[in-house]
Amino acid sequence: MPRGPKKTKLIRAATLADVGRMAGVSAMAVSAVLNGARTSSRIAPETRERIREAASKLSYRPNAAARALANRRMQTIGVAAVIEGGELNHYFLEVFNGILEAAARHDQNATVFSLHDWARDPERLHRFCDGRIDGLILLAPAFREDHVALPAHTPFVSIHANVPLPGVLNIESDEERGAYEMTRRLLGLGHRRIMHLAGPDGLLGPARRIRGYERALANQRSAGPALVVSAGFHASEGRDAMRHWLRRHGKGELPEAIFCVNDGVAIGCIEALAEVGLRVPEDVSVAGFDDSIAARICVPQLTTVRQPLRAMGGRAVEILLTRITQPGTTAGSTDKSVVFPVELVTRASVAEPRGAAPAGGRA
Amino acid sequence: MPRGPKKTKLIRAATLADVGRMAGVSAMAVSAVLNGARTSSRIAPETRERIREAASKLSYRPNAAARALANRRMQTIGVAAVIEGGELNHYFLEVFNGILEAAARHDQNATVFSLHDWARDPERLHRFCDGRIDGLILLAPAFREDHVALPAHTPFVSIHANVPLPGVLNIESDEERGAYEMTRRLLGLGHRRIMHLAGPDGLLGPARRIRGYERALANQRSAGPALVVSAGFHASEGRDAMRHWLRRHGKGELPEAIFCVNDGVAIGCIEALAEVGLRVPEDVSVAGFDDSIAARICVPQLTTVRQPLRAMGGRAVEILLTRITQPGTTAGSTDKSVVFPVELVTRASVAEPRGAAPAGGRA
DNA sequence: CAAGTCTGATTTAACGATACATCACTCCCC
DNA sequence: GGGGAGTGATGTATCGTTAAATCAGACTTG
Repeated sequence: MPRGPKKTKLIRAATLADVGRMAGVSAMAVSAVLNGARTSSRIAPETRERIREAASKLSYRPNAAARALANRRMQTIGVAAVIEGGELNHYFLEVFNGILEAAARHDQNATVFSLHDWARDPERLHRFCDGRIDGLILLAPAFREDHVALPAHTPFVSIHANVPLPGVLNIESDEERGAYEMTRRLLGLGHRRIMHLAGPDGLLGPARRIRGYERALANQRSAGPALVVSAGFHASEGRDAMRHWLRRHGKGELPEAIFCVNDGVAIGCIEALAEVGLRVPEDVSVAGFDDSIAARICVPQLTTVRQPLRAMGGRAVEILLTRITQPGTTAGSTDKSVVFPVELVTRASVAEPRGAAPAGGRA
Repeated sequence: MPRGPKKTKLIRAATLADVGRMAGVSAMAVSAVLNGARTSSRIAPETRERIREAASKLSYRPNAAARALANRRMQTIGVAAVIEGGELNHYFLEVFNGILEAAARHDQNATVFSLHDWARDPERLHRFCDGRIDGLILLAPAFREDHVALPAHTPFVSIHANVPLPGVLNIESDEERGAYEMTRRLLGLGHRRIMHLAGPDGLLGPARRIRGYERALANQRSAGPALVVSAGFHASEGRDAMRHWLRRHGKGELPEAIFCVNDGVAIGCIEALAEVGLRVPEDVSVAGFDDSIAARICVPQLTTVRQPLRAMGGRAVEILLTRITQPGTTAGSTDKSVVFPVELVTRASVAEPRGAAPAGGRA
């Protein structure tokens, strides 16, 4: 009795030639049947069957390396990202999931390059790219180097690039509009003094969020002055920035609402407020950005801005693939960037200001 | 003036032969200098220099596919995982980070295979494995199929396998001990009636946690009877299970402490308790498992069990690599499993039962 | 001074798959 | 019954790299 997978030849995986020998045909015929879809050559149905049978009997598997060498295509796209263990992980996972889904649809693989210690060994990124992947997606939120010596022979797109990458198509969300809408929402509820806990300096994304915030304030007469406080991307930085501010200014000058650069910072901010007995949203409204998992777990749940991260990841793959298959033509898009819309998510951390009337005490 | 990277030959990346031609030597000499470390062949320092210069002038990059074909090594390990967008992502990211770090140390790449729709197309996993990766790490927490037709020609280890995979080395943490220690901790604080909100049925990990819990109760006379309630892995399942229990039994039979199968379930559990006006830890102590990000974000912060996830991921890579380089020998470990210790993390969600003195100096 | 030892490189032959050109053969039709 | 068509397969070259064997000189040594 044949017991399924035989151990007869565990020595070496079967090749096309092996299958061909067994089926009494040449390796090319096997290739045509098993892998080739678009070859000109036709194989008789009966032979096809014989070949398929032999292949399954030998449990033949195509060798990706050999195929890649012959095709000049690895069927693999690379994802370079800073994969943090902290609050930012939601971002990576959502985008990455989008990438994986799209990649699977096109029968591509995805391999990940961690930019953690990029600065320590920039050469590694090149070793990663060259001849190993067909294209690269740079997932850039925490990536701030401006002089990335990018692989010249590898098609390339970025998502949420935080520094200008000349000549690179960037996939981004409309962060400015998100910040604008969120600020307008806060204004609409009656808040006047609205603070912005901002991200790291010198990055494109945080700058856009500041711009949206400032534009919304400028558009409304009744709004208080812009009040931008630098924090960072992490909860601890949000907490520290808020603590520091509270120590310097005291509760007297407290804004009615705080719009934070992301959910992590918002959570840190709420923590700092709680330390001095201030409650959210009763005493202060706090809004985040990103709609991370944390936004639904923390108390109170965060009003925030959602970006279509999965869709963005998927789009990156699509664009990359058209660029790979149709090089030369600036395929997929002639633009320098693709912008996705964002969406306000309303939860408990934002409410009307205390008392129905304008709080009045201006600074 | 030569302007750095020339565009002269964007047509095709330079090969060994190209470099050799430029340096006036053969391709093999170039290979020996640029890539070979252990070849028997020696090259004169002066020639070395000339070759290196030519290589950099042509910005030569080795072609991974060709090298892989010649070496029968892809320098790539595969990671198969269910990558959830939800609370379990922390798990994946920590392990994956450990994998990436270790892989980078050994100059290996990591490519990810999503098991999301594994059942819909089992063949995909094979296509992913064969001839594309040197070894596979199955990251298995949410993976429950028992009849994985695993690639016969690919070295293989699993992490936290939740079903027995015959003949596969499994890397696991001492979940039973973690559950045991946590339950003992609760008992030590004076709790008697302790409930366990358990994970999905039929999985190894959750079963171990139940065993640890039951063993701790059995070892202590004063302990109440074991009370195991099935929940799942997700916050929503924890919430629903607890809601359901509360509706059926009411607050009268409420346990003094609830040990949950993971942090997500603990968070859901706290939510359900809050809905009926019960506070944690004042009315009930709640403990989680995993020390996810959520455990530090939720209110109150969770007392939980930490597993050395990064280290486990790293270890998986090390074992896999020794198996790859020394096949035949059951290298790295002859055992069926490698067990990592766990660690209790004390936070606010667990306190002494109501009635006991409020403990001036905390533990 | 012939034979052996280093040194420094080259040749040759895979690795496994694919593209393109070619070839043998049957059939059909005028 | 010989010249296309049309089928169904095979040969050959190639992709870029590496391992093992080989080779040309210069230099030592008995």
